[in-house]
Amino acid sequence: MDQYLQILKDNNLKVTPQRLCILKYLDTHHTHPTVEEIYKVLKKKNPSLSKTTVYNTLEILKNHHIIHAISITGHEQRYDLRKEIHHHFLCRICGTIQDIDLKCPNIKQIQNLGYQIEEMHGYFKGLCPECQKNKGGLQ
Amino acid sequence: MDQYLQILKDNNLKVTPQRLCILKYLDTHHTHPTVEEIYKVLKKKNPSLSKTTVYNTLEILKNHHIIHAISITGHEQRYDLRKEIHHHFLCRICGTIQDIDLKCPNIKQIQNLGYQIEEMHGYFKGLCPECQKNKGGLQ
DNA sequence: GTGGCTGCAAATCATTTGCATATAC
DNA sequence: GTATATGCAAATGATTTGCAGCCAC
Repeated sequence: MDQYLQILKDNNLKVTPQRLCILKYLDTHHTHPTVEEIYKVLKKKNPSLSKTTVYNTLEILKNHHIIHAISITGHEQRYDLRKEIHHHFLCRICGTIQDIDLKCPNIKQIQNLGYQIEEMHGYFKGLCPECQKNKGGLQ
Repeated sequence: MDQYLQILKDNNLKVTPQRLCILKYLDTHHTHPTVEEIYKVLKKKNPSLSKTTVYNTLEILKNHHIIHAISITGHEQRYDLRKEIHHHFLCRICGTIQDIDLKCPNIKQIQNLGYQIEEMHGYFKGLCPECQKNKGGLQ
């Protein structure tokens, strides 16, 4: 838990049990959870937790660039603690969101046009390798 | 208007004045409008138009791959008629969404991992060339 | 001690649903 | 004539807001 405490202190954020457990949850569950998922799971151990606090905490962590929001599904935000730049794949069958490591060498082209890029999201949708395999087996 | 009629007929869709004017609007306004924007503008000339019809029509056009939905802002869908694969840039200052032409030669890498890509969205956020220029002038 | 955090309830906003009427073909 | 589209109102679901009390520092 010390590592999460340190993250908060390094960012001059007050340390509260809610913030610690939300940070821990994101660090140990790389499933790109929704607010609802985080809330439901953490409420079990911490029954007084409110959804507002989950929203507030995620907003603050996002503003301090500790976490990132992704909007790949189009109807809800999902959250991600991983630091390195990466992209995401949403599987149409199993619904999981998987990290995609991909570098695009042509980004410079759009910077040369005068665009100053502060955020970059690559969203891919289709069939993940696992579901692709299973589908093949049925044919 | 014949071109829009043709698009509907080619897709075995019934031709209604609502569908024609929504198609025309998307074809002549490349601003990636929201449902609200489309509804507000078209309701002026067609007062009986309902927002439900705008939603229904956009859904059907999307399912027939005549238009695409983009979710770059994270809190609403926006629509786009352009056919060629392209990406989008959202400017933090002026709020416009601009088309980005960019090819990533490394896509094959993730296909080689077994991902079957059916959709691909590149969302960039930051300052567009215009706002970047204006910002420079103030310094 | 105090300002910021938490948690509840109510409000908001985009989108969806149910259904009666109207219209394309 | 019939199946489908339209348009209204109500429902839903994610997120935001207002505010009173609590807690970290």
